Formats: sequence, structure tokens, C-alpha cells
Amino acid sequence: MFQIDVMSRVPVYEQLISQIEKLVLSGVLLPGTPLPSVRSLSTALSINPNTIQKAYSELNARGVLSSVPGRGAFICENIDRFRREKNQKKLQELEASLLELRQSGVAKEEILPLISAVYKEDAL
Amino acid sequence: MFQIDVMSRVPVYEQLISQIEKLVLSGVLLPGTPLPSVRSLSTALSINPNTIQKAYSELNARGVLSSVPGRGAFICENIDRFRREKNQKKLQELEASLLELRQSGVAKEEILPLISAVYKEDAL
DNA sequence: TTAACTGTACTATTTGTAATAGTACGGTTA
DNA sequence: TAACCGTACTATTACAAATAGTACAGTTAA
Repeated sequence: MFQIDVMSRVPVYEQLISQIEKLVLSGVLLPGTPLPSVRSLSTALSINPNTIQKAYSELNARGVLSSVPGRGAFICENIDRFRREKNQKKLQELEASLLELRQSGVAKEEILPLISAVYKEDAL
Repeated sequence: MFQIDVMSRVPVYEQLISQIEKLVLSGVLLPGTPLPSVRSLSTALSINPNTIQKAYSELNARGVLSSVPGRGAFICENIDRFRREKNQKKLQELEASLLELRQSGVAKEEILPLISAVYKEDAL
């Protein structure tokens, strides 16, 4: 279900957060969808339960998950707020990258084709 | 000359690398330009000389600096190779960001205005 | 020549964070 | 009641960043 690289410089709990957020943003995980329990995911990924819990705890704080003691962890019902905020943040980061590229002397004409290519109507 | 945040999660030597690379890419630091010595920059930034050296060493490996024992550290004479490779890498990262945005349901029409804004003819 | 600089190399130590290990508590479900 | 759930807590290990100190060889200018 998830790909974790324990050798990566990116902490395991952050890898987990990123992957769950991506599944939420792309619409694969819908509101109310149950996630694997801390313990089951721990054994499935061969990762300490505390590491899983740290990721889940952070996802609760970010409004992605809604964990209930005794029941489990579920995708937050009003996930749209998170999606809006995340997309806005990504657009700001994109703008920063564009500014860097312009400052490095990269012309507009080298960038526009990328957008056309990404937004072709092929299947994803 | 440089802004270092010792509280940041990004290592100090990486902050230094990023800032020097940015000055090179934007054309502020030209080939042959001498950089502060390891020791002087160490005292100026209140950072251990070993940390500065680690950054300089990495910049030598990347083809940004050319350090000469006894003389000092200078911007590499053929810096264009580095600039080309760096810009190409940035464009690849931009493409990855664009793919993420599309996958998150962000429309092309929200991105194009950003490019227009960034590439206006105002002074930087 | 000498003094003061330069980059470089090396070991030891401290510090912070990620990750692990183990235990425990209370709520939920079949 | 038994088996699961999230949560909390302490202790420990592991690793990388950063610091501290020393040393060596090359360069430069007085």
C-alpha cells in the first residue's frame, strides 16, 4: 500500500505523511475511508508503531485524518479545506521556482512547453 | 553577505551551498571572483570553520568553486557547465510539480497567469 | 626570510532528531 | 469477554550535523 525507503534522508513518518496526502489530493482516498490501524500498518511495513502513530498524529493536526480511540483512523469528512490550502501552497512554491528560473536566465519559452505537455489530454 | 539560520532544519552547510549557487546562477558572482576564506567567513558568520569547509568542498565537487591551497577559493572559470546542468535540473523539478498540481485537480488556467506575472518586464 | 595568511585533513566530542523498544490506559466491537 | 483500536509515556539506540582543537603544506607580502 505504501512505499517506504528506510535508507532515505527523509524521515519515515514524513514519507508516510506525503504518500497519504497525495492519495487524498488525487481523490483515491475519499472522506470516511478507513486507514490501516497503527499496529497493522506497523507490522505490514516492518516499522515501529510509534513511527506510524507520529505520522497519523500529524495528519490529524493537518486536518487530513480523523482518528477515534477504539475505532480507527479515517479520512477527514471535510477534506476540501485541506485540499484548497494545499493546492494554494503548491502554487506559491511553483511561483517561487519560476522566479528562481527567471533569475537564472531561463526564458519563458523554455517553460511554456512543459505546461502544454503536462496538460495534454492523455490518461494519467 | 550570507543569511544563515542555525535553527533551521536545513543544515548550515547546505544553506551556504544554496546561497552561493544562487549568486552564481544569477550572475552576481562571476568566474574568478574570490570568496571569503574559510576562517574569515567562519568568524563573520560565527560558524565553525569545519562547517564552512564542508560547504566549500562540496561546491568544488559540483564545479562551482575552484579552491587552491594557500591562495583561496574562487568561482570556477567554466561555470557555464554548472549553470546548464542546474537549470535543466530545475526544469525537471518544475515538471514534477506541474504533474502533482494536475493530479490534484488544479487547472491549467490557474498556472498560466503565474508565469505571465513572473515574466513581466519589471525590474527584479 | 619570516610572519600571516590560505586550503586541507584528521580525531574527538556534543547535540538534536529519528527510530526503536516496551509498557500501560481507556474506548470500541463482535 | 476477548480482541482490537488510538493514545501516552519513558528509556534507549542510531545517526548526522555541528563544534572543538590540532596539525600540515602551499602562498603571499613585508
